[in-house]
Amino acid sequence: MPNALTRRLEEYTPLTDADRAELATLCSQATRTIGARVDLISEGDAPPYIYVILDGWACHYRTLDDGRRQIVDFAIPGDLCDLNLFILDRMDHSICAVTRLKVAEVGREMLRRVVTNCPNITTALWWVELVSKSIHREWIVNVGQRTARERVAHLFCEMFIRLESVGLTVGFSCDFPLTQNDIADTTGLTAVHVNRTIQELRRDGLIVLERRKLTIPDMLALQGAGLFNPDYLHIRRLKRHTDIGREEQKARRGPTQYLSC
Amino acid sequence: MPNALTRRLEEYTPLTDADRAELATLCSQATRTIGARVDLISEGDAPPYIYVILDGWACHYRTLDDGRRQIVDFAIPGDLCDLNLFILDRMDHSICAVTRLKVAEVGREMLRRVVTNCPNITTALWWVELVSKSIHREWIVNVGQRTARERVAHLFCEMFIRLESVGLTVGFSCDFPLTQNDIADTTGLTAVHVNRTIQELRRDGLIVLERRKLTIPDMLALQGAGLFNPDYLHIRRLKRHTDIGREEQKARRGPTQYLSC
DNA sequence: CGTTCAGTTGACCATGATCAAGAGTGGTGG
DNA sequence: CCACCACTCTTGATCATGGTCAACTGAACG
Repeated sequence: MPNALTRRLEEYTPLTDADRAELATLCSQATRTIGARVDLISEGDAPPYIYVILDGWACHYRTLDDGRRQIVDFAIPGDLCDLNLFILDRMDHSICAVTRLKVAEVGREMLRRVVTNCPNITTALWWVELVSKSIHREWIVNVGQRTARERVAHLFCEMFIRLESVGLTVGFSCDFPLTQNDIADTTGLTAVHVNRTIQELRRDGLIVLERRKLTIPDMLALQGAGLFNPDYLHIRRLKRHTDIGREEQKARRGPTQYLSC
Repeated sequence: MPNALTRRLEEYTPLTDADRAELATLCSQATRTIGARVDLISEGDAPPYIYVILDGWACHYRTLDDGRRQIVDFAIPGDLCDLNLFILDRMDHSICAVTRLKVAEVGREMLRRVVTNCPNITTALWWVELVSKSIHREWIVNVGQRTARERVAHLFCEMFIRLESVGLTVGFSCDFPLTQNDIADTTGLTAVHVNRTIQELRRDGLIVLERRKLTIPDMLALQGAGLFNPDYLHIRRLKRHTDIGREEQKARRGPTQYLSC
């Protein structure tokens, strides 16, 4: 079974055996374990390594001076944080372990070697970077336009599909280690309101969430509730339920209407 | 006087005369003019070119099926939209001219030539890409955590400083072509509320905004009102007022406090 | 077992949304 | 050059989504 990074990159480009070997070394060279709720990198630090998430969840966040915290992305196995290494001087945000975390540390030289020798991998890294930017855009839409119910439903959809794309779901279920407080800081809501929203989604049979385990009995219905369209994730081979989902979704509510700007 | 792209990239890396010449060709090869409020590229299109903004403002936006629109970034002279060209198959958002727009179209081959021949430029392009991602993160914070007043003040700060960094400000003033509707779609507020918020900022002497012209009499005060910290823009040589601004700002409110996560 | 943290519930409140109508302003064509 | 039309801005009245505050429950872990 390939590691998560390989799996992730192959989502985009076919890799050669040499590429796969390179990635395997990359991920096994210098691994490290970080305790839950510990910062991996803090805002203002000079980024020392690129971290590849091997196991567990991390979150990227920024805080305002008065303590308000906004989570701006999650990193799950196969994700990188961050390619800033070569370019930007200081981290403009922090990265924190959500769960106990296993990461591979990739240094400057090693990354440079890969970039020089493996064009497939380089392209795939670009792809990961652009997809993560697209996810940022979607999150702006999420907090800017969607209602509380839509935001929370959307988050569940996104994380489920991202986990699925690296093989971390079982049927309709996956691990979901976020507290309601985390979800609040992600969606720009308060924990109290997140609690009420989740109960509503539960009541409507859209999700089952207990003991950090998420089950989505009807993916299509949840996508509808979250106005979720997986296109922005740029995943090549979407699993059946999501593909069919889009078509049915459109059929259900008639032709898509877009503003002409 | 150098074109905006050169000016922008030199913000990050020193360029050679050869680099500058290359950029000059790049921007003069195939230019095009687009009318105000016309889409440059629409969601779902295969990106045909990279556009370099030479004059005017554009906006990146996504719409929900029910018509809600969220602007996710602005592009001003010197900005690129988008490096997706080589990597992603389809546009996941649209780009629309805010004003009458002058752009340079850069095709696949030409970009490839530059990337192969001019390492300085390539690095600078990476930098632009990562900065724009950092701006996305800040926008998530903006709509997720800030109040209406803070959001609007923050937007004015950001755009002013971005314009300043490409030489498009005169003293404390700059062009500001956004309608209150645009600002609403940017900040996740309604146009009515944006109107009231702007009036409040005007009353407090923080901005002068009339006939699409913005003046910021006291940058420091406006930054305070928007909880604005320019670090995320990764601009090397910030103008005096903002540099001093940060120090004074900290002095004014005591030592910065960050959550430990 | 006790302590801590996540989740839950209720009462009340406020920021910002909605709806509606009117005043400027600018662009276009006759 | 003027008249009209469309769009942007403005204002007022009312409403609702989601925030705040506070107290309590339950599970996990040492």
